[in-house]
Amino acid sequence: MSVRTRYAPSPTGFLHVGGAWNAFFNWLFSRHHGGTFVLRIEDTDRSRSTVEYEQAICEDLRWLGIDWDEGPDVGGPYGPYRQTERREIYARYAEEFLRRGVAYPCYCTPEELLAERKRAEAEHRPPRYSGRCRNLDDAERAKLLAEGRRPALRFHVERFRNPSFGDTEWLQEREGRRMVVVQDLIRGKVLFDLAELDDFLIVRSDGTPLYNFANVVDDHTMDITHVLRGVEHLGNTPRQLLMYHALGWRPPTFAHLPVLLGPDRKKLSKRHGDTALREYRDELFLPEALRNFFALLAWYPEDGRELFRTEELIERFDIGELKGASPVFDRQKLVWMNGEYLRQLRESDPDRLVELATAYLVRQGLLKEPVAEAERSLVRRVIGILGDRLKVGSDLLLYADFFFLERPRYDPQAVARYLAGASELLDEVRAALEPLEPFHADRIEQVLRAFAESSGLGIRTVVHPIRVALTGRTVGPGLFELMEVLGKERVLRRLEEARSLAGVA
RNA sequence: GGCCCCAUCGUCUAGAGGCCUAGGAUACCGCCCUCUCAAGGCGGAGACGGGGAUUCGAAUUCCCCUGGGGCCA
Repeated sequence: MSVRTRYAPSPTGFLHVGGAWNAFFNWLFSRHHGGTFVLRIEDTDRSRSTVEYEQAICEDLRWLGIDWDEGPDVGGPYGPYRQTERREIYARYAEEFLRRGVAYPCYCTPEELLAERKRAEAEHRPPRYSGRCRNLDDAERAKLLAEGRRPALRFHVERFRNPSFGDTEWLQEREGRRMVVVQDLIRGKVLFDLAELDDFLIVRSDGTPLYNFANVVDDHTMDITHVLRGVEHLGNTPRQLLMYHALGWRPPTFAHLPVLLGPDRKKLSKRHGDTALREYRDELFLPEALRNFFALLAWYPEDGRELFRTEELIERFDIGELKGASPVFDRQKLVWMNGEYLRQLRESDPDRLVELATAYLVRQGLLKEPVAEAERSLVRRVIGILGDRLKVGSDLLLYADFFFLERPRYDPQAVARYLAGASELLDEVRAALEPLEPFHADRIEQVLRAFAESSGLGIRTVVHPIRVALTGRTVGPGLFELMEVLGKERVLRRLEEARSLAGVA
């Protein structure tokens, strides 16, 4: 049987890194096995789901390089792929559950159930459904219906307590207790005490399906063979397993992935700042870098090596090698890795890098649409002299904003430290540079070194004030290269204008 | 509170009884290179949560505790 995996996001927000990581492993797994990857939209929460978010999630997944063989937009033989469009399917299966006696109508109102739960809590009992509606006869049902009660549907867990269910792979006797056995690819056997499970709701009285039920029906009807999902769903699995077996369905193989943690070791969420995948895209992170980084979270393909092309990841990926421990998302390491990929990109596809950098600068307001060809070529040259300094978008701001500004943003500390009392020096440098033609880096260097020597100042003493005067900062690309790219006219003007700053101190 | 998962440097991890005076990467700190920063080179600091048990021998197996996380309420 060929492998079928799925990623089933709720379109209630942008795709976040945790979700993307999860989707990526599903995708990797299916690609490794030459299987099918399905995208299913779990939009039953109508109040929070929007089509805009659905589209955004699709867009972000595609950007990451994750493609799906079946899904709401591309279709497929198991559609529809949106839960809201699967109403009739759930209704049909609800009926089947009922007909086969594995579920029963429950007439209890939410108020009654809440009261019951409160009582249990007060008496320090675990809150569990009493089973009141389990064995109602037709007359009693008719009466409750006549009272105007609309029944919900409950799954009949109780029946599994019947000793006539012998030991099976999924239901075993341990120390006198009946245990539901979840066989997990990552965690091995995980046992849940059947006594802890009560008859849970599968359909609300208004007819809407609950998560566990919809999930099982979807995965079954879509022939999903492997469910790779967050470990937070592990507790749901025994209930789902019971549903599969009650109907005589073959359950999928489960693998419960660790959760992605923030620096505070709490589940990564909006609270942690940048968690939407698109924020990474907007900061000049490359999808290939993200993929590589994701793969190395909770998995390790080969000792020593850390940089892998996606094809290599697909080839090597083995779900059984996944660690069960939850990793912390370390942005610093991602930045490093992205730097490695940007460096490669500079060699392999400089045009793409220029495009990305230009778009970034536009977003930051340093360039305006439409971007002229001259500006684009300036970006190209800037990227050239930035070299390995470029690891994330913000490096463009830190090291190169002055190329795109009429006047540099002067860092007060840099000014105080290097420009104070330097107006004479700036004048002399300007005079020395004035006649220089052409204005090339190697010639500039010659002139400045000669000046430094003849004035007895030394190159360091000369370079720093000039750098601050031209860029506003103490850090940045090589000074001579930067001056060439900035151009003679702007260099001379900024040296002149910086005199005012030099005088003040 | 109940149930479940997890546990090696700050972080990602290697390690599946002797190869471990615990390896790599990243981050950090020095030095070198150098016009600054970055990159690069060299070096440094930095971990098996605790306690039992098994064994000639445990990071590696088992148990308990602790800690972290998640889910349910």
